[in-house]
Amino acid sequence: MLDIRYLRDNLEEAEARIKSRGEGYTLAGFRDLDDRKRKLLHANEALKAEKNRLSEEIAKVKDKSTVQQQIAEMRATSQIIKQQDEELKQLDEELRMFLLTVPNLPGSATPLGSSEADNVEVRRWGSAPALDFSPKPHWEVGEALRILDFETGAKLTGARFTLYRGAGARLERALINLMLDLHTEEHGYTEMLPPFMVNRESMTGTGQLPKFEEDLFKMEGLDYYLIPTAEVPVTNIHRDEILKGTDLPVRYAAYTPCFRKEAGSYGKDTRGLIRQHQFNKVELVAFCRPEESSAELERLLGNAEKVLQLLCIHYRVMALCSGDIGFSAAQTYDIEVWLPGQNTFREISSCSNFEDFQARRAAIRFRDGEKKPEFVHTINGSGLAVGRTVVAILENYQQADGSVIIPTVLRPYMGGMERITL
RNA sequence: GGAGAGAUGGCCGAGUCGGCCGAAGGCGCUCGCCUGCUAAGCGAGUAUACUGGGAAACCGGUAUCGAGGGUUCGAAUCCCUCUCUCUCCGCCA
Repeated sequence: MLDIRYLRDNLEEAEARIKSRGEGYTLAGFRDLDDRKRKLLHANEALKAEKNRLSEEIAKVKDKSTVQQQIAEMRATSQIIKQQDEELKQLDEELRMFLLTVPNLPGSATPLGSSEADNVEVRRWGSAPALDFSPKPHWEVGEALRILDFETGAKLTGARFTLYRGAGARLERALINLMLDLHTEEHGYTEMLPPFMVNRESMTGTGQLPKFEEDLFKMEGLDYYLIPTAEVPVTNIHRDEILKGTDLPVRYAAYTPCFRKEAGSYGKDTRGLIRQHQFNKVELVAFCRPEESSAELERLLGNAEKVLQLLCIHYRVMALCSGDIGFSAAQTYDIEVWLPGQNTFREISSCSNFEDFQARRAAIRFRDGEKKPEFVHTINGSGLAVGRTVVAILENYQQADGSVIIPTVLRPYMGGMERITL
């Protein structure tokens, strides 16, 4: 949510910055709505002040029969106030919904551009494995080793669900543990295990609602949603709270499964693990002071990169352009991992600075001493998407004989296993 | 699922027959004093949002005692609905 006072004072500038996202967002209608609301609010409050004043006077009078006239007047005034309250509530709700559907302003560090093609490569790490055979996509590798079973996943549930078997299941679990241990023991994050379903307020706090309801799985008959990312429950841990300035930055790491409808991606990435309705992810979330959020994003990005470095897998970091960043983000880096089986880089992590956009929606603030509370900045990113990391391992570490070497760092988590064979 | 109890400021906790209650008191915290250090003691201050005025310090208005509605000139206090927490019983991983 944008600062309503910023909008009042800088509507044209805000509109221009939002236009750089390319989508058809508009701030038209804001001025009129805001003016009407404030006008009514003033009238309403003046009337209430009068009511309060008179009620106090009536209270002081012992003999109520002498103030029957005033009581009758106040009865009428109360009716007017009630009507105004009703109108005000509607205007407030209208204004709130308007503000909740306006995306964040792209930050100054975000390159301008209209699509994915305008994203800027920041750096590359490592190099593609030298394979002296034609590498296979992970679904072929995984199926041949009988560690990924797409057919049974589909039988159990439907398309975009997968059953991991044996060493495959172990590999997924090993990665989760490796990532959590790394981030908690080396990078200073506190581990959290949140609920996998959240309510509407939490979804609104991080920006999934009200605009993106169609991407979410909702429980029937309940206002509970399956989380599309741990970002939602973990960020909302501090919803409606005022943190101590001295406690910042606050850093949390959480493993959760993630559930996404993937509406509108029919036909895309239909094979393999890349696009599932359910996938595992270790998420990093940070709350910090506004002036520290740029550095915190770089730090968090580095923490996520570290996973791939430990696994010795080639990747690149992309700075997303204004046309490609998400609704709530001001700035985003994607980490794209090299997939030799598909001869391409694929997103394995997305790290964003939301500045005060989520903090304002979720009312997450901090306070230094006796000063006024201020909104924190929130930063989060995948550290990493686990399923896609399995993909990367299967494709990068596949051997000519169809086996897959297990990266050295992972072996302690795999019971010492060095290679997955049939 | 059945029965009951409760929800007040950072925390604990008072609030009688509705008005002088943004709310006693305590703890905590901040500042000052005192003190050889620590502890104790003394004094003052200590919610948030919106809004009007002001360069600012600050001053005024409105709202908020779980949420929403009702009664009333007036509700933390009365009534209704919901949510959550706790206790007991049943069931259950």
